[in-house]
Amino acid sequence: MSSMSRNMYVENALKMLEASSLKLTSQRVNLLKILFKNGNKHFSVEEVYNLVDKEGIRISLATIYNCLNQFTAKGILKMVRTSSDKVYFDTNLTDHQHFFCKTTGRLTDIDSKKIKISKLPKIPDGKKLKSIEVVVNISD
Amino acid sequence: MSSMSRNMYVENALKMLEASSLKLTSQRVNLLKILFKNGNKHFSVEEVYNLVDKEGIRISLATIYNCLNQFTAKGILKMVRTSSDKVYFDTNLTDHQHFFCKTTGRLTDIDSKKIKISKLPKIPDGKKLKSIEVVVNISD
DNA sequence: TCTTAAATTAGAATAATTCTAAATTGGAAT
DNA sequence: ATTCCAATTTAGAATTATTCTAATTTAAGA
Repeated sequence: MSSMSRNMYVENALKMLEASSLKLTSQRVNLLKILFKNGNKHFSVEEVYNLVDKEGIRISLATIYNCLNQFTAKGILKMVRTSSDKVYFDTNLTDHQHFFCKTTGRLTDIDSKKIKISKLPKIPDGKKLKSIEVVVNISD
Repeated sequence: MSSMSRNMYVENALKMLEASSLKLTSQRVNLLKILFKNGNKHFSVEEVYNLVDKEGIRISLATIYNCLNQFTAKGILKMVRTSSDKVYFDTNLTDHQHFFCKTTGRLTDIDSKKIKISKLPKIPDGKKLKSIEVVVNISD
């Protein structure tokens, strides 16, 4: 038994990176290890930058932006917008929605089984449905 | 009969301004007249700034930001966030949701009768529900 | 090992928004 | 009507989040 335990979240994310057309750079691999280490989490770019720094790794802010955007484009991350002015990145790739606490600025997952939209309007002519985003705003 | 027809949207907005603790400045009155002239509409700050200019009225960008934010705080306007990086202001104060077209960047109302959330998760302990925002993302 | 397109980087640039501090003004009190 | 003052407006600076630029480095295929 190795001293390094396997982490399925990280392994799966790395597998998706390999399957993508993106090169396997140290920056990308390190980012995915940090982001997926503890499973489903939400991060602002600033938080990612600080976490990377805390690990003693140096990745430029431009690269962090580039990578997070590329990961999102490749489906390795999800982007979440709330009434906050910051964008959040979400490692939970399953279908789900969010609580957003206006007091703390914290984002929490809502499992898709816990919320149901039973009626949807007709999509306007010539348009197609891309996604439905629900944010349940809460406060203290 | 006066040459100036009455506009209920504008009149109602002005009534709300009067009922608020905000002073009745020419900037605020002119803004409400322009915003509510055609009923339910969505505006980015930039669009408001240009509309004001087109009317031959001079209001600084700082004041436009101030007023739109104050109107929102007083419930005279709603603020809408989408996957766009811009904030939109909405003159439709009734309970409703939005289509957001990723291709055109245009926001469209969804009447609350046309969408229904039949199941909601339990609000986390100690928190209270503020609002539920649904954005139905579409594209061409 | 060579090659080269892709990636990374520092720092500049941009975009949206807020702040600052000085001048102006609405409206209450006289 | 006049005075007064906190609220408002303003220009421009500052801030914040993000993207761009152009030079350097690197992954990975030939």
